[in-house]
Amino acid sequence: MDTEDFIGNVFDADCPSRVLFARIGDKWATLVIEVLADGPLRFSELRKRVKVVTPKVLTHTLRSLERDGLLNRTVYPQVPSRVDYELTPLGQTLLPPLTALRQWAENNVSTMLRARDEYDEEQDAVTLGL
Amino acid sequence: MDTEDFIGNVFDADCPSRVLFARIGDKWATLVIEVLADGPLRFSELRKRVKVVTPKVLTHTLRSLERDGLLNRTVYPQVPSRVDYELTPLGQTLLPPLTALRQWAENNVSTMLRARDEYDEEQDAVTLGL
DNA sequence: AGACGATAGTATCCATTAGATACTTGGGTG
DNA sequence: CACCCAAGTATCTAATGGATACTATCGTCT
Repeated sequence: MDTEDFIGNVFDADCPSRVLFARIGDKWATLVIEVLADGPLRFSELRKRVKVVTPKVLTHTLRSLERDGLLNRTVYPQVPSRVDYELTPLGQTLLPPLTALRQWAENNVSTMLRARDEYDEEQDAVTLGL
Repeated sequence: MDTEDFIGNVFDADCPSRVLFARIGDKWATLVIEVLADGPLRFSELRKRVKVVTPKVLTHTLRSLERDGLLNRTVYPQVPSRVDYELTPLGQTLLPPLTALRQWAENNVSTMLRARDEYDEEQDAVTLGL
């Protein structure tokens, strides 16, 4: 199999790698995983730390991460009720690559934002007919 | 500043790191960047390799990546027209962390999909009242 | 006993984004 | 003159995200 085929497979709609990019394409999922890096948190704590996410969307994100075996949901039958979310071993293995991405962000996002400003200024100039 | 504050900042809605997660939260953006790793491609080639993306969505993805300074768009005034897209140096620096993620996917997605199947079976059992 | 409070969600409605499909533009070729 | 390609744009609909309000449970307070 040559390089062309390999690339073709990796970016094919059926390729398993696509699953991962769909997974991190869930805007909140990556943030939830990173915020759980240091240990379990309950629902209300997650809401406080991952700002600003509505309960509906957070619930959906947590359920789908649970479904994919990346975190566990534990209900303690007490009042007021308490539910803990914590990374599974599989979920923890996602942390190093996500941390690498976050470090990239810390190093380069300002450059990216500057590029964005310049681009927008150019577009404004074009729109004004200059 | 203690750990709490640090975590609070990183996951704050105003934190620049959030920009990156919004960026890779664009489902197609990561795929486009990786597919451009080996050199420039024209629009129609991108469509073929990143399956299956509609032209509207691909155009939007490319424009926003250009805006963020991650790739350059070059128009060659010939017929039929030709437009090349290629990563900028900044865009290239994103490749190592993205490749790390893709390797994670290649190693772990099958485990994730298995967890997903099991979860769905459990849910079916619950729904059927077992 | 009845109101109140905390936690972990649902429910509802609206806005934004993604996707499918068809159309456009422009010049070269038969 | 009709047709072709490449690189999009336009239009309409489906899916997703977000704001806001509501519910369920049970213990505590008055």
